[in-house]
Parts: sequence; C-alpha cells; structure tokens
Amino acid sequence: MEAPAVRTAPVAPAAKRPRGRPRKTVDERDDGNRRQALIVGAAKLFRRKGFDATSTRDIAAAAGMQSGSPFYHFKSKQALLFAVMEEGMRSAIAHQQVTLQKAQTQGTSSAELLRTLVRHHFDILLGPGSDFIPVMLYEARSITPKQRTVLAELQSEYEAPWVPVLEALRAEGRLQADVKLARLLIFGALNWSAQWYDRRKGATLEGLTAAAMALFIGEAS
Amino acid sequence: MEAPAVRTAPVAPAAKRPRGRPRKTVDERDDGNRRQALIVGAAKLFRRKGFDATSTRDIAAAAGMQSGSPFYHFKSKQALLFAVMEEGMRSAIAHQQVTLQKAQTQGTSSAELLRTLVRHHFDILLGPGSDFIPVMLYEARSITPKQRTVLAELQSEYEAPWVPVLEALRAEGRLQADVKLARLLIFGALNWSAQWYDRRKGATLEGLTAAAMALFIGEAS
DNA sequence: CCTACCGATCGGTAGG
DNA sequence: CCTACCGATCGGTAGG
Repeated sequence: MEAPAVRTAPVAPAAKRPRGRPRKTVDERDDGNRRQALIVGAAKLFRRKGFDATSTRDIAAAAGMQSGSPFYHFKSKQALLFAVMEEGMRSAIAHQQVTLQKAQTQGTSSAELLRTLVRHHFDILLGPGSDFIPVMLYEARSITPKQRTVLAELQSEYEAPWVPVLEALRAEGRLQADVKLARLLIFGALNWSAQWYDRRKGATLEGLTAAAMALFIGEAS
Repeated sequence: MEAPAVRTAPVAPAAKRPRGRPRKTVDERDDGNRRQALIVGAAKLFRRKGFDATSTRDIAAAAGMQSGSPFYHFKSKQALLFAVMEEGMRSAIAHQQVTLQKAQTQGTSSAELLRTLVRHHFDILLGPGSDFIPVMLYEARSITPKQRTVLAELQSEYEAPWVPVLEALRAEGRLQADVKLARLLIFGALNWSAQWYDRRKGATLEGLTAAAMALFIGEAS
C-alpha cells in the first residue's frame, strides 16, 4: 500500500508554484494563483448573496476573467462551492490545532481551554476575510450528499478537541448539560453570530467570548 | 385619522370567508383558501430547497395550480416569501403569548418562565408542520430592506417577553452573562437546532429543552 | 484562458 | 385561475 498523499491545509493561500504540469483531479485543475483567486472571490460572493443568487459570471468577473473561464479550473459551480468549503475547513482545523498547542503548554484549566476554542471559533467565523466558514455553514444545502459526507468528516475533526474539554467541565460540575447536546447548542450559539455580528458596531470578539463563557459555564465576566 | 385596520394573526389558517369582494393590498389579494395553500406550499418548498432554488412553478404545482396562477395571488415571488415570513412571525407571537399566559398564573419562577419560552421556541422551530420560522430565519437575505424592517419589528415583539425574564435571572445570579449578548447567544443555540434536529432520531423537544436550560442557567437535568 | 454560443429554466404578463 | 408566451439569465461547452 502506498503512503497516502498528504494534503497540506492552506492556512494562507499558497504562493504560485510554476513547476511541472498542473495536476488534474477528477473535477478541478490546480495552477495555484488563478484558481485561488476564484475560490476567494467565490467565497466572498457566496457569503454575501448566497450560492444560487451568485452567477458564475459574477465569480469570473471578481477574478478578472471572462464568463467561461471558471470552468477551466472547476468542472462545475458546485465543485467551486465545495472547494470553498473544504479549504475553509482544512484551514480552520490547522489553525485551531496551532492555537490550541500554544494555549496548552502546562496545566491549563478546562475553562481556559474552552475559552481558547470559543475565541478561535469567533475568529474564523467573524474575523477579517473569513467568508469560508460562514459559506460552509449556510450553504450546505447546495452540495451533493457525497460532498456532505466529506465535510461532515472534517467537521468531526474540527469538533474533536472540544469533546474532552466539555467532558472535563462536566466532570468538574461546571457544565450541567449533556455533553453531546451542549456541544450542539454551543456551536449554534457561536455560529448564529455570523447572522447578527457587525464588526463596525460595538461588540469585540473578546467581549463576545466573555459573554459566551459566562453563559455556558457561568464564568463571571 | 382613521383607525388602523387590525390584522388578525393567523394562528391557524382562517377558513374561507366568501363575503364581499376580495380585498386588495398593494402586492397581494386575499381570497383565503387558495392563497393560504400557496403560502403553506411555498413555506415547505422554501425550507427544503431554499428560496432561489424553488421555482414559482414548483409552488404552483404544490397548490394544484398552473404556472402563472400564483401571480394572481401575489405580485411577485418575493411577496410570497414575505407572506410566509410575516404569517410565521404573527402566528409565533400570538402562540407565545397564549403559552406564556397559561404558565404565568401565580408566582412562577423566572427559571420556569424561561423554560416555557425555550420549550415554545423549540415547538415553533421543530414541531410538526413548522416551516415558517425556519424560512424566516434562513432566507432573510432574499427580502427587501423595507420588508426586513417590518420583520425586525415583529422579531422585537417576539423577543420582548424574554428580556425581563433574563434580567430577573441575572439579578438572581443565575445568569452571569450580559443580558443582551446572552439573548443573542441563546437564540443562536436554539435557532441552529433547525439545522441538525431530526425528529426521527433520538432527542425529544423535552430533552432538548432540559439540555438548553442546563447549559444556560446550570439547571441540573 | 477567451470567444461565441446553446439549451434550459425562470419570473412574470396579456388576454381571456 | 388557465393558456400561451416573452425576455432575460444562467450553467456549461466547443474550439481555439
């Protein structure tokens, strides 16, 4: 059995790498630069107008291309949507791991770990230039069942570090709710903020995090 | 100044009332029965496929009509979407008031009131035949700013009874978080359940309510 | 990656 | 409320 190809999660968009012929997979090509421009532009448009209301012409224009050109990079509009979601998730997973490792040096309390996870989640959800995760959350209806399965696995991977933290809090008596339902409700509380949070208005991500912690485990702010 | 026309909130769809000519407003007619069939069918389709992915032909077929006929009742597809949302909100407000009055007989505790509100919210969100509120929550992008303003007012009306309850809980020390942010986070936790809750699977609305209460105010289940 | 284009679908309307 | 229809837009493709 061959070693599986390791996919590097693009935390930041990779710089162009013009070596060799562009690789081709089933439904997309990879020549770095332009492809990435399509993904970034599509993410922005999908978030603002929704998948169905965004035309491939809009996306092409956002990347400075002509109307037919996106289909040189992606076999379909749906494949482009999936690329946005997948890149968003892989990036989020990688970024979360780094953040967690930084916070976990010594005997960090479970409450502090939860705070780190919550704060990080607000970052990828509401931070500058973060359209990928909201698109994944709010346009899930528009992908195929097979794609949905792939994303579900990535989501499990993302949520994995939350489980032991919530279980520890429950064991410490700081969390009363059933852990599985608590996780679903907590993600709801956080994810919904993409609907109402306005960077220009009052609340900071720090304040939001404090409020969430106070609500979930009664940590006085 | 004339007295403003009172609009009755349609908790249950009104029976047909064939007296006089049908009233006409700016963007819709009212002849009861058929109009309601369009609203109900549209709600179901909008929820399942989204506004953009639902064609007016789909909606017409769901009501047993020909493709052009919905436009006899609604001036546009968007007006039909708004009708779904508005009816959903008016019905939810009325239903919430009734539920609250039943629960509020004597010296009901704030925690018990919150439980009633949460349980009721799960009902209109996840109960049988409740597509209206999910549509309002998840298709808000597709209405006009003016319509959005109307809905925002109805939402304020719906949320109004929650505020004093949360304030009381905060005063009692059972809620640590800022009340305004807590309200937003709580609605997020509840509203998101429309994304993952599956009536056929395990959890009951009662169990969900218990978990939510445990999470928000540490009420042991 | 562009040019030129196709077939399909869609929201909406006229006229009855 | 139906019939017949229109103009516009859209995802996608061939051929270079």
